[in-house]
Amino acid sequence: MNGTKLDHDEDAAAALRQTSLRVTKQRVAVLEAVRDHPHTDTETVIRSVRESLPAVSHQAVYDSLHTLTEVGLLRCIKPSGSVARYERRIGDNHHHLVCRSCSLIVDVDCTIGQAPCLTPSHDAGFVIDQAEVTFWGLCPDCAAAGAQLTGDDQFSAV
Amino acid sequence: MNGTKLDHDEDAAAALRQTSLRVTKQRVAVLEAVRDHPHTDTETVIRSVRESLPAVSHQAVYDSLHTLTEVGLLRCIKPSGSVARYERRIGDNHHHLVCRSCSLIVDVDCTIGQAPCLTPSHDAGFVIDQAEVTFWGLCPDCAAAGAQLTGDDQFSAV
DNA sequence: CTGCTTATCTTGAACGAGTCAAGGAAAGTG
DNA sequence: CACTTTCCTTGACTCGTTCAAGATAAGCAG
Repeated sequence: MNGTKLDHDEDAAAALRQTSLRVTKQRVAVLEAVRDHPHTDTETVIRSVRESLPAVSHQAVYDSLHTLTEVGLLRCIKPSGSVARYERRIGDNHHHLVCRSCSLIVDVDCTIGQAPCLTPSHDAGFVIDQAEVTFWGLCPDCAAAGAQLTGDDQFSAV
Repeated sequence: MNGTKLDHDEDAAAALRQTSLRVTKQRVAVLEAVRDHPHTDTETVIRSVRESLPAVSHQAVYDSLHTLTEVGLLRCIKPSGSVARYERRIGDNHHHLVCRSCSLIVDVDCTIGQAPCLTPSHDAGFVIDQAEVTFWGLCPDCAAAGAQLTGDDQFSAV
């Protein structure tokens, strides 16, 4: 466990060193937290990070998430109605399944190819670099529980 | 012009009558505003509505947009980093092109079929009802102007 | 190893889109 | 026309996020 933790730390630190960013314990912890809990929101990342670094400020986490996203170590997703969520899987152009009832987010591999993976019928002259696909529906549990969806879920979902 | 305006009003009123909603001038004006300015945010809708109804409260507009979306007369989209935007084209499962530089949003017809129009490779047991596709890139103007995109645009775009 | 420079973090205030709640207005009904 | 219920106005408020100033520490040169 400790070895694993250290490996993770080292891995995170190595990833940071490959950028021009300074390797700080806050950033390593943030990278760790997102790896361990994919699709988590900032609030949860803050809680995770505070398990090992009780004194981190929320601002440090916000800053780290932004910076790490900028340099491409993290990816930020914001499904409609959701706060920002982060994930470590980057560069593979995968997509997401989102449950309208419980907000569960699941990765779906993109079988079409690399970004943008789809091309619109008319591109209106745009230079397109990414096709972001979000599948909306009910997760197995919510579907089984017969979750009733109202139009309002368009606002409250996720 | 006046005839056109009245026609629009009548059309909007008719749409409202087909629901169980009361036909109020605020709702008619909101429906009008969104039809005339697709992909507008709430702030802009408020301004548009106040041209004919100077005294509407922002809450009335927020409520109307929500209610009209619930009954299916409007569709709400929220590209990453953007506030809520509304459009009148509904039920045709079209998608959007979003400019990372100037936030311009353009409709793209879905040529694949009706919702969900795409099926993921593995659905993880989800019951999927919609595939929301957002194409990101640069609009013709921004591409021509050689807009430089930084990683930061992931946050500031739209 | 030490000191320096500059990126990063802490602290705490502030912002903006959106929501909540109470009471008054007006749409639809009989 | 009066009544009921939905809808609107008013104004306070929340929450995720950002801004700004000063303190801290990472990386580097010596």
